[in-house]
Amino acid sequence: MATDSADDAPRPSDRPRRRDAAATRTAILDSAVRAFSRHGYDGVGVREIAADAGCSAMLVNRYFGSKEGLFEEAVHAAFAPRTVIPESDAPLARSLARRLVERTDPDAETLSPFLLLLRSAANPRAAAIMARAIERHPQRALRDQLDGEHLDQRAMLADALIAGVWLMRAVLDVAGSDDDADSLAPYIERMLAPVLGEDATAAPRD
Amino acid sequence: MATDSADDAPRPSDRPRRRDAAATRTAILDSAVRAFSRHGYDGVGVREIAADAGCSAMLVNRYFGSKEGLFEEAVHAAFAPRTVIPESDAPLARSLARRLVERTDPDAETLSPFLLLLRSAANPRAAAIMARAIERHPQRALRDQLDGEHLDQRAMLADALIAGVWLMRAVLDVAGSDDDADSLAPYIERMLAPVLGEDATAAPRD
DNA sequence: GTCTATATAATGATAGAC
DNA sequence: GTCTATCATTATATAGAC
Repeated sequence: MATDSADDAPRPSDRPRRRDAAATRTAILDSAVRAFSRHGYDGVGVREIAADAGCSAMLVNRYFGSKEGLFEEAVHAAFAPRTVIPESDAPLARSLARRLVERTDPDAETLSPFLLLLRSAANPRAAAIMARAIERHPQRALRDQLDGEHLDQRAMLADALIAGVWLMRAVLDVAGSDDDADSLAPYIERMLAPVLGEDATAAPRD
Repeated sequence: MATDSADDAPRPSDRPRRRDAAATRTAILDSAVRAFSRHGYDGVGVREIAADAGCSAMLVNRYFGSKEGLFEEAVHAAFAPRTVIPESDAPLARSLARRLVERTDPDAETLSPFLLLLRSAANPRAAAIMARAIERHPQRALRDQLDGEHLDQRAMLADALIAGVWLMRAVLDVAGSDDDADSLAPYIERMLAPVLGEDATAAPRD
């Protein structure tokens, strides 16, 4: 069953439902992931999130308790999909580097949990929530594909480079980000190799 | 000449001066660098910055035009001191990695332009200001110590890793940041080598 | 199940006194 | 050269109507 069968005014496609709590909740969560990724935790209000979801701001607090509660769910929803997809033939560092360069193109307006992370890092409560989410999702997914020692550290360092590239290219668009993008992936691959590659199993000398 | 020679009440050491525009301006700027580094552009108000500088919020606008004007000066003041100090005997990647691990200790409460950067990245106007500051200061300083091709990209990638490590360790304190910190620097050194080291002159294969 | 209206608090910036 | 007092705006969260 859809909404009411024969009701009143023409409904804009932005607000296609009425009286469906679960759908409204999902719409708010989707809107929150988009908004937090684009503007960060402190950069967007619940009014705006609600408006984009086609409902009023009150429902945000009704369904998620508070803005912070909504943020926590949004963070986990954003990080949950696997971002590390191992390709069968290419080494992990190579496929990761290529994908990263593609997705962080300064003109692309991509959505990514790393954007949400970078743009919400200023808020201490948001930072605490995101630290847990990183440990649970991308760091763990990466860790599970590694062998050898210092798994947490190596996964953390790979994530650090990935976040840094998102920052420099997608968020800041600093020089060296745009032109000659094809030469970028091989460098990133070589930076990732010491922590991801097969020859990274042994602890580095020093 | 100092302030008035014989005036009135006992002055607390927090507010040691009166009627010295230049000193007040400097105090505001110092306070701004600290506050923006700790809380980010949107995370701190001009009232708080002014209070910490021992003056009223009005003077911030009087001397810097606006909060954004203050931020721009603060950013350049924060990035201007050289963070890359080449040591004579050690390779650049090694001294950089060691210094980075020391300074990003999660318990250290260090101040760094990278903290200011990470915590203000959510604001688009702040991001634009900081992108210019990065190009002008750390990226340029790094670039000047490199040889070979793709200087901008390689300096950008080194900065990306540095910023990412600051994020993971100092801002978020994710697992893998704290324990066994001595094993971290060698990995970072090996990640930096492909873009900083002498063998990075040639473009990587692919 | 969802709305409008409101309470309360904080923000950046400005006017005018001293 | 610096202050207090204030304006206009915005934020989260809540009360009560329908």
